[in-house]
Amino acid sequence: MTKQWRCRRNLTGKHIILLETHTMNELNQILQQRRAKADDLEEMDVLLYSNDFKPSHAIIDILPKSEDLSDDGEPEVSHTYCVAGRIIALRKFGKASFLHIQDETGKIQIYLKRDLLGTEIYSQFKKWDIGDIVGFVGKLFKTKTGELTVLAESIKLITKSLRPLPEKFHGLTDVETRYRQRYVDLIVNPEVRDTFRKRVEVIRLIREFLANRGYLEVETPMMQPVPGGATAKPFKTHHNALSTDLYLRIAPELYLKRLLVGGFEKVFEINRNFRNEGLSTRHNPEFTMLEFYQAYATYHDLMDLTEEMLSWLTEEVNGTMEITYQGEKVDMSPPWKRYTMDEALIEVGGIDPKDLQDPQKIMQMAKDKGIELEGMAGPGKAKTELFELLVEEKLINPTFVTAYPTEVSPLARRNEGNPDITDRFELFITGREIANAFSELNDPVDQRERLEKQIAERGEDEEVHPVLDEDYVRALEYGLPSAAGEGIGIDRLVMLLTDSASIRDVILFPQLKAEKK
RNA sequence: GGGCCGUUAGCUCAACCAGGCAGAGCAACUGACUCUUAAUCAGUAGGUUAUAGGUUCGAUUCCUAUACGGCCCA
Repeated sequence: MTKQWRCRRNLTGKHIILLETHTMNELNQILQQRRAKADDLEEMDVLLYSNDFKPSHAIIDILPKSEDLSDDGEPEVSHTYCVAGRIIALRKFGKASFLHIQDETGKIQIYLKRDLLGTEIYSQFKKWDIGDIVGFVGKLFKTKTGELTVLAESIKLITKSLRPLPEKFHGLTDVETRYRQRYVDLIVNPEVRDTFRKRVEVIRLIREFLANRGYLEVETPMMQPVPGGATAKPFKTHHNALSTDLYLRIAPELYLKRLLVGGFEKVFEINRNFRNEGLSTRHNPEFTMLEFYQAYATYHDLMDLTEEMLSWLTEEVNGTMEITYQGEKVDMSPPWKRYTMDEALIEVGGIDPKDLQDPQKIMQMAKDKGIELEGMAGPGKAKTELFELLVEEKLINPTFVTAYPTEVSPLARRNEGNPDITDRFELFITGREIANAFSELNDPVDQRERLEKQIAERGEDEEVHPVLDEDYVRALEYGLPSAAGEGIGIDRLVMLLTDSASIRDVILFPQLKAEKK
């Protein structure tokens, strides 16, 4: 015991030397005061970081006991509770104090009286600060204002905090600090905790929904020798032992379809994709994607499935299908509007149906709208650009758009009645693309040609030269069953369901530039 | 990548337009206070005004560059 004590004193001594030598100028007055209080507590034989306090109840489980209590201010003597949490508010009087502690489930008030605890313990308590993690044993009572409160019979310091928490009234609003020090954000902003709980719930419910329909959750490589399944710049890395370059995946698509070749008929994966591109309120370099594939299904089947899944999910998570996103009302209840791209251009974009029949007119309209079309771009590309410009942002309620031009859909199956369009849909909500799906191309000859064309079209200036995924074509040669597949960006879906303006509000630790010194 | 805006005490913000001692609330410290809850009362301390230059007798303020962040656009 004595030995251990001496050891701790030495550690403390060491800390003070460090503090005095090279961190002194970084440490402001507040940090020094906190350190001094910690030292005072050690002088009183109080462990700063104890490890033997076991809460008997989560705070949320105590709160309902309020109903059983009388209003006479007398404690309920039949039960003793052990609660632990972080001090988030502290009101000290001379010989008594109120404080609020917060655990993962809620917050509760604690009342301390010197008469009850004794002078020695109460003087230890006086060295506590907002931010400390502490435990109490005591009975429940109601204050004269009717608030359920723990009357502390014994107290325990669990973790001493050496840094001050942000101000209680305004909280922490500086977005940079909120993202860089998410732990502080989570401590002081309850709505942030709610957002991330909701995110967890969304992912859990999607798993449940798909598993209930016989989908198998799989994991495919994040590190791929040939990055495919999308057009995006990949991150490059190197495997030393294999002496080969690898790429962080931009999409799992080609591996999931290999699994359909292998005989799994319904598969899905929820995992990270990585794209080496710019950052914005809608783009984080790593983001979470749901992709699912189903043999013998068409894109029509997936429209039905998507409508059912997302409307159900909205109801489960928000308790209603009528939600608000950034001040705009969105009705998620089915059935959802379904347009072909041409119909959307006519009905929403206000384009003359006759003009859509004429490829020259389409190209001209695009140019008139200021759309720059690069060398090989044809009417399909022009039409898609017109759609993005004139229609997309107007699709507030969930809307499926089908019949995408083949020119912009290299992995989708051609429509049997019209080779210029594909059996594909995208889902738009609040003007944003939420899902992208199609009946899969499974003709290996056609696939090879389209991939080769795609590679040829991509410039020499690309940092990563696109390579044809020969193994994927080989897999198709064994035979991919007719199938449909879909991708849903989880981050953007969570943004919608939590009314978050930025993708950084739904990613716990978003990518930021290095912190300035 | 481009345009606009921002960066002041631990936190939330003033002062800047029109250059002249950098302030407040909360948090902190000292004291009082045994049912408070944005506790109260009295007092105290806390700043390389993001960084580096420039203009000026004098710069938080005006100018330039840089860093980081936000919004919009690509």
